[in-house]
Amino acid sequence: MGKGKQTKQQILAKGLALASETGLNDLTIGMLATAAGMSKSGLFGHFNSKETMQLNVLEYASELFKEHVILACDRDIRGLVKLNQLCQNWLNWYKPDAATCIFINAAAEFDDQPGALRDHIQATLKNWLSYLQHIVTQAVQDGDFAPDTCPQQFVFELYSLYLGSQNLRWLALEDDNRSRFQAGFNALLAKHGAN
Amino acid sequence: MGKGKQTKQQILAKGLALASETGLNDLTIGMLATAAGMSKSGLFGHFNSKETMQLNVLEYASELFKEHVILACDRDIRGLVKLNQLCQNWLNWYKPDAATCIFINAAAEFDDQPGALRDHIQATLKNWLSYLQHIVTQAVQDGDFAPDTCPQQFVFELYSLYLGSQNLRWLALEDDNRSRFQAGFNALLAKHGAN
DNA sequence: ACATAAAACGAACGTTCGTACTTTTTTGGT
DNA sequence: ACCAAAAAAGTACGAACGTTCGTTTTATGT
Repeated sequence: MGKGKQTKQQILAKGLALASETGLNDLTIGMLATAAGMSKSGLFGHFNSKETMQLNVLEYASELFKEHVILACDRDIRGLVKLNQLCQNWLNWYKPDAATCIFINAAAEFDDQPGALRDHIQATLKNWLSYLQHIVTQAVQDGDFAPDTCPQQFVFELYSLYLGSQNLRWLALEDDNRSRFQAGFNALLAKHGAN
Repeated sequence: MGKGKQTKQQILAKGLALASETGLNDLTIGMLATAAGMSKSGLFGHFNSKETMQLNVLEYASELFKEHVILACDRDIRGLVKLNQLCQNWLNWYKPDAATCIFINAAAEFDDQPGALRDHIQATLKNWLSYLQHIVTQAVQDGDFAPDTCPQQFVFELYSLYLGSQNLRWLALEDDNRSRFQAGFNALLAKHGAN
């Protein structure tokens, strides 16, 4: 890997960290350059626009997500077992404490401004939710869940719980919002007859 | 009502409409002035800072919320019946189609930047969730819900469903995300033994 | 109706941001 | 060790923003 790609990776890692705290919109070229220990124009040269810089940060996040959530599951599992592992990984896919999920954050930021960023976020989320629906469908087929389970409604409620855990964190309403998610998740499983 | 207060109300109404589409942060003084049909400095004189302008928009939204959600309920009802009405009003408290709930939106925008705005949003949300918990507690006392119902967990899941309905709207994943909320809400009620 | 205060305006400021252009430094292959 | 290419730095510009100031218009009370 040449020097260029190398520093670019460092930049993206810093960028993801910063964007997870302050949001993707407030990830300014100047501050990212400072955080990366280089000049504004030096960093700019790697992307040639702020938008592609933000896109690259999102793609970098997607790689990490796939690695830590999807590929981190045990091989040859499916259905309910897989769903359990996926959700566990989902909650912990990005470590820093103060960080909120960049996809959720970015979705809220760009849902009303059309463009490449919005399209990318939309596609990423759609893809993830479709994947979850696929796993739930598996679980129904395998008899893990009741036959009348609606995968779309199931994933909607699951996704909602994730949103709740992300959203309530900063509210400091709960000592541990993660356990709230777990309780909701368990109830969701029980409701559909998981053993 | 003097001329000042009058135009100020118009400004705030416009401000809430715009902020519900583009977010409270992107509610610029210049564009709000243009939307209100007046000059930048003329509008500025009403608030003397962008932050208090934003705060006033939030307070205006709070008034509307209280009026359309809380005070719009039938008198002398409580527990499950009241919860039903509250949630119905909650989903429809602000009409415009493309609009997302300003409190949810603002929470996502300001959760990471300390200040008067963040504090206000936090207090507003805390207050609303506490109120919901109070109603749920009533429902348990009245025998509407099973005695082992945890109001905090209940409200967490309810709030999550609301977040889900708001968040999935723009994704265009669902034809009608409102029915997803309804289905989740009904399941939540059934889970706790509502008749 | 007139005087006083409130409301609105227009122009300008300092700052921040993204971007373009030019120059210097560093890298990597021969 | 040299040289072309890549990477980084430095400087500058235009636009947008929040804010200030002085002035002009509009409203209000007597």
